[in-house]
Amino acid sequence: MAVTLQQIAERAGVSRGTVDRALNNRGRIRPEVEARIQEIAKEMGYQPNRAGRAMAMAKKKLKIGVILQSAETPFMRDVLKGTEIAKNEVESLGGTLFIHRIKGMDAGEVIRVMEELREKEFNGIALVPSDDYLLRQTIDQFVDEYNIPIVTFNADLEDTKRICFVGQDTIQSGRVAAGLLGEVIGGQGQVAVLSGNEHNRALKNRLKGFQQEMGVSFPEIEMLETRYTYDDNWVAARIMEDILEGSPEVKGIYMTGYGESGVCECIRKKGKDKKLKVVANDFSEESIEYLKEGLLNFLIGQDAHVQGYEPAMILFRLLFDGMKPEKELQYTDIVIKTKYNI
Amino acid sequence: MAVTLQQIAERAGVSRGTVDRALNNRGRIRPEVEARIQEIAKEMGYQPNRAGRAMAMAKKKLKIGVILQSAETPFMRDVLKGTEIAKNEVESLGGTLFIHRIKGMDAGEVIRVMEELREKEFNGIALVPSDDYLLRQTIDQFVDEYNIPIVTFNADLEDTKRICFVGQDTIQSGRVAAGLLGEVIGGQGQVAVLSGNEHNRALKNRLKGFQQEMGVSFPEIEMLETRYTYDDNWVAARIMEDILEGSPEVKGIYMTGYGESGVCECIRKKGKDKKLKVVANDFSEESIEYLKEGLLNFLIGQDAHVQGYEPAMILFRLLFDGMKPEKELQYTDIVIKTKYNI
DNA sequence: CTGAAAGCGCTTACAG
DNA sequence: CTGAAAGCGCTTACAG
Repeated sequence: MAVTLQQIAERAGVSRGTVDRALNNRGRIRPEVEARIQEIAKEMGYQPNRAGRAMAMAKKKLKIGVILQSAETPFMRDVLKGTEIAKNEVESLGGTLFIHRIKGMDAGEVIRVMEELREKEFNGIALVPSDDYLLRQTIDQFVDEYNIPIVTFNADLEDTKRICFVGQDTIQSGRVAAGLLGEVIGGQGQVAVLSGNEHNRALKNRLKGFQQEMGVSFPEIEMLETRYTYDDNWVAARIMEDILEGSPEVKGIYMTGYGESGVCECIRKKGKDKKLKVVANDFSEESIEYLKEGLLNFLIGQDAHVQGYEPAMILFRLLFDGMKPEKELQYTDIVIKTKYNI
Repeated sequence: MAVTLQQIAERAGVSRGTVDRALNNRGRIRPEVEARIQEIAKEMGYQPNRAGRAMAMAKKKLKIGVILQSAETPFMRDVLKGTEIAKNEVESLGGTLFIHRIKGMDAGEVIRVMEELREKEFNGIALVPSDDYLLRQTIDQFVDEYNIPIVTFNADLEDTKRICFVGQDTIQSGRVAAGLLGEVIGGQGQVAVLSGNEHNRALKNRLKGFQQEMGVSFPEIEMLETRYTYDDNWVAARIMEDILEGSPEVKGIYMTGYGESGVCECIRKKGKDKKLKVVANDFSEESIEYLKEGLLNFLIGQDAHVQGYEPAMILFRLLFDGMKPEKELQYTDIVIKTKYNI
């Protein structure tokens, strides 16, 4: 039978309200009394009852907002499922969780929605940021001025006052790719990297991690010059043709971004499907199909569920239980999928 | 603002108690009234408030027991962490979660603890079974006679009345191993399988999945005769020596069970560490060390956290919310780890 | 078959 | 600085 406030109150010879003040640092209490009560509570192993707290808080209506960008992509749809579960949990405990989906990337819209949520007195916001000066400012303003905690997820904005970030360690993701590709082509020969574009920080990091690890673990592997697909299948296919023409002996391909179907169809057309090993990112239906067919050998992914679920729950635990996030950077697992464990 | 029982009661012109009866099929209610209330609730989008329910149920004290076997192993210690989190959650909602750890495998002790929990009026039990006739009977008896739901985890007992199983799809695990090893040795040459023992069902399944997939995807790979380590490092090392002597060209090793350090140290001694690719199971500190050093190339694991957390929560959701488990077989993710994503 | 009331553990005005 | 009381949404005897 768990210890209750009432039991502590009896033991301390005070009222429930006083115990509450002592245990939750609400002030308006004599320091000696506070200390004594805290000690008794500790001794009795008091653990607050969430249900009781939830009931009492139900009057205040905790409101959490979640803002997704690129909500139309398959990955974000999986993220969204995690968020829906968080929504269920929050709402079954009497809170409100509002989800705003933005198609594509649009920092301006993120800011507009943030303002809207602030007017509606939301208590915390989780968002997928983009690298935008005004958005950085807005995040800092929300945290400092309005006292509304912000959590970033999927992508981070370093050097802002967001309380934490949930997402992939993109450098490590590149390293994992290098390890797999290096092993599977036997530690020698040529590999080509097709990156999505030059400016996206996550893709740059993947590239960096990949290059670093290749240098360290597979010094005999020759890396061709990095090419950019702009996440476009047509462009990716042309680049792939070009690579196969100029370097017919290439043994491995690493794609940091999109364009898988362009690459895979080109490989199929040229009949290189058995010889070329390809490592790509993220689990879309399409890329999973190529994985099953064997045109892609490995997919490296992020735990979409955690990315959707945790940011909202971190805010909930903070606002509801006063529990601070453990770490500023909460990296999700780097998941390796083959055709056998999808 | 979420809909409450009170609001439905007002709309229907009845009392809260009546709404409760209608929505939770408690009987003692006129069918027409019941139907009408259910309709109104649906229309208003009623979702029960967990906190309210938890508070009201607090009087009844829901008690859930979790029985672990082989609790001393590193894997089970990770499982236990998941169970501890479930314990926290259950207890913060006013329930009780009792954990019993058994060292090694002991079906008799499992049964004794089950009886004890029954006497103490526990409402549900999650357990790691072993293949034992009496245990099978006891599980069926608990479910049928005593009406105490049982969940198996880590290992399953098929054809019993346990409401569900949480754990690895062991055949699939073997397939994943085959896919990795086949790829990494380039689809040809010899591979050897070192299994833990002949009788453990999980290990047998891994072997089966491995052999099947090798046959289908890598017909050019030659499989040496399966050897048994009895999960013993010394035996494993001797077998490994023997294999290297008899088949010096062997390119890959798959271990279904324990004995990694025996195998790895033998490989190191013989200087084969760069040439031989090794796939093993489960994440112990030791095996992770070998992975980092490159003596093991891949570890295939089970999601220990889910295995510890879900069984207890499945029972809690069943007993507390009346929510039945979705599937009878809840397979955990098959996790692939390399030195880069541990 | 139905309603009124108590109570689960907590927080929060309010009164002192 | 402290206490008494109301109320959050639900379930459950109890009375009718």
